[in-house]
Amino acid sequence: MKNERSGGFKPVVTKKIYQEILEQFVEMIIAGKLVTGQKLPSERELVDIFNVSRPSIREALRVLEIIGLVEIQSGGGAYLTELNIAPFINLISPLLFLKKDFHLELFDLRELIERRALDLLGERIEDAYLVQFGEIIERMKEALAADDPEMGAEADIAFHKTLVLASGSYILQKTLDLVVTLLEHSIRGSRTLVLQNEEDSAQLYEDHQAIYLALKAEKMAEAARLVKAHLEMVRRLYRDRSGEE
Amino acid sequence: MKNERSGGFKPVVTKKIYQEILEQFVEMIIAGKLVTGQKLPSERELVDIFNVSRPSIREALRVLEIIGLVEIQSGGGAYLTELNIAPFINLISPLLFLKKDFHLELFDLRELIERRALDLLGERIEDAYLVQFGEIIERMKEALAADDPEMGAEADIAFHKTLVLASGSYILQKTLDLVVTLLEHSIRGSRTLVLQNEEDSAQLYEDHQAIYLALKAEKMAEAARLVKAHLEMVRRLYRDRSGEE
DNA sequence: GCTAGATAACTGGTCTTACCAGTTGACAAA
DNA sequence: TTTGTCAACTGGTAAGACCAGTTATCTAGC
Repeated sequence: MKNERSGGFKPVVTKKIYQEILEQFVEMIIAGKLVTGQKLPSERELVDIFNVSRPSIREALRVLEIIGLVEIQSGGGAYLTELNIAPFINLISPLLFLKKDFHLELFDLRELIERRALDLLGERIEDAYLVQFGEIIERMKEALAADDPEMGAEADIAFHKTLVLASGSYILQKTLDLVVTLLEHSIRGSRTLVLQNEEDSAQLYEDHQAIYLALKAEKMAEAARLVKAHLEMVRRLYRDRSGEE
Repeated sequence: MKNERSGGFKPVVTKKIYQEILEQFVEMIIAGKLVTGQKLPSERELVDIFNVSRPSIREALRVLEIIGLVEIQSGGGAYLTELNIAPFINLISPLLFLKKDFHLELFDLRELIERRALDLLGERIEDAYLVQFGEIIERMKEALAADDPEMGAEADIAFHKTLVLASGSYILQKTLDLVVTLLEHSIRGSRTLVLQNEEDSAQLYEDHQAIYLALKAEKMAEAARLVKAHLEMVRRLYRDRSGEE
C-alpha cells in the first residue's frame, strides 16, 4: 500500500535501552517471574543485572512509575504494583478537560457502562457481591447519620464500582475506573459536591437502597430501571449544583 | 474517615523535579504557549531554562514521550504532538491480554460505543462526514477489487472511527481509539484476519455500503439496526476465523 | 551561478562519577 | 525493654564526558 518500492526491506528501527528494559519487565510480569508487591532490586543492582548505566535504569523506572506498574519510595526501594493508570490520568486529565462539556460526556459514558453491566448480570447476582452491597449500603447509612460527605462519596463510588465488578467484564471495570478517576478530577476538591446537600444525600441513599433490594430480590429488570433513573438524576443534580456556584 | 488522629496535619509531599517539569509543560500547553508541532528547546537549553540537571530533563521528556505528548527524534529534536496514547497502550497491552477473553470484551465495548454514537447522531449526519464516508466506501471498493487486505482493514477502521467522530462525543471518540488500538494488538500481525477471506470481505463491503446509504437517506433507525447487525457479524466472523487457526 | 560534497555545529543517547537526603536495621546505652 | 545513635543502605540530583545521528553551512568543482 505504501513504500512499495522498498522491495521487502524494512526501515531500521533502533531500540533505545530504556525500551528494551521496559519490555523485559513486562515479559517477566507476564511470565509470572515478577509478582505484585514484590520488591525490585535496587537501581545499582539493576545496573549490574542489565549491564547498563544508572540513568538508563532510572528512565525505565520512571516510565514504569507513570504507567502505574511500580511504586517508588525515595530511600526505600521500588515495589511492583497492580496496574494502576491513575498517575497517568492525573497527568493528562487537565488536557482532556480542555474539551468543553467533557465532564458531561463522562457522565454519559459512565451511564453507558453501568447499564451494560446490568445487562451482563443476567438473571441473578453472585451472593458475594450482594454481601458487599449490603456493607456499602450500611456505610452510606452511617455517613448520612454522621453527616460525613467524604465517607458518603467513598461509599457511592464503591457502590457503582461493585455493580460493574459483578458484571464480570474486565474491560467495563477498567473503563469505569478510568471514568471515575477523571470525574474526581472534574469535581476537584469537592467531589462531595452533590453530597453537601442533606436532602440530596438522603435521595441518593434511597436510590442505592432500592437498587440493592431489587438485586437481592433478583428483579433485574427493576434494578436496571432504577439504575438508569438514578444515573440520570445524579447527572441532573451535578449539573444544577455546579451551575449554582 | 481515616487517620483522624492527624488533627488537621497532612503528610508532607515532596515533589520530584521531573514532576515539577511535567506540570509546567502541561500548564504551558493549556495556556496555549506550546502548540502541536512546535519544536521544543534542546535538552541542554532546557537545563538552563529550568535550572536543573540533564537527567531530570530527560526523565520528564521520557514520560512525555510515553504519554504521547512529544515525539523525540534522535539527533533531531523533540516535537510536541497531539495527545496520542498509543505508545502507552502498546506498552501495557500485553498485560491486559492476560485476561481471558479480553479481545471478546473489546468487541463488546466497541459495539457499545458505536451504538451509542448512532443514538447521538440525532436526526441527520453532517454533510462533511457523509463526504468522508463516501470516500471511505470508495477505498473499500478499490481494496476489494485489488484484493488488498491491508488497505481494506485501514478503510474499515476509518469507517468506524468516522461514525463515532460524527457523533460529536469527544470521549466516545477517544475511547474507541483506545479499543481499536488494543484490537490491533489482539490481531497482531494479521489484523486483516477477517479480510483474508474474499467472501467475508465482500460481505463487509455490502454492510458498510448499506449503512452509508441509510445515513445518507437520513434513515437513522435503519442505520442503527444495520450497525448493530454488522458488529455482531464481525464479532462472529472474528471468533470463527480465529478459532479455525 | 549552481550543484555536490565535505565540514562544523548541533541534537539526543549513554556512561561514569560524585554527592545529598531519606530509610532501614543493628547495636549500644539507658 | 526501651531509647537513641550510627552505619549501610536506597533513591534523587548534578556535572562532565563521549558517541552517533542530524542539520546547516560553506567550499570546491562543474
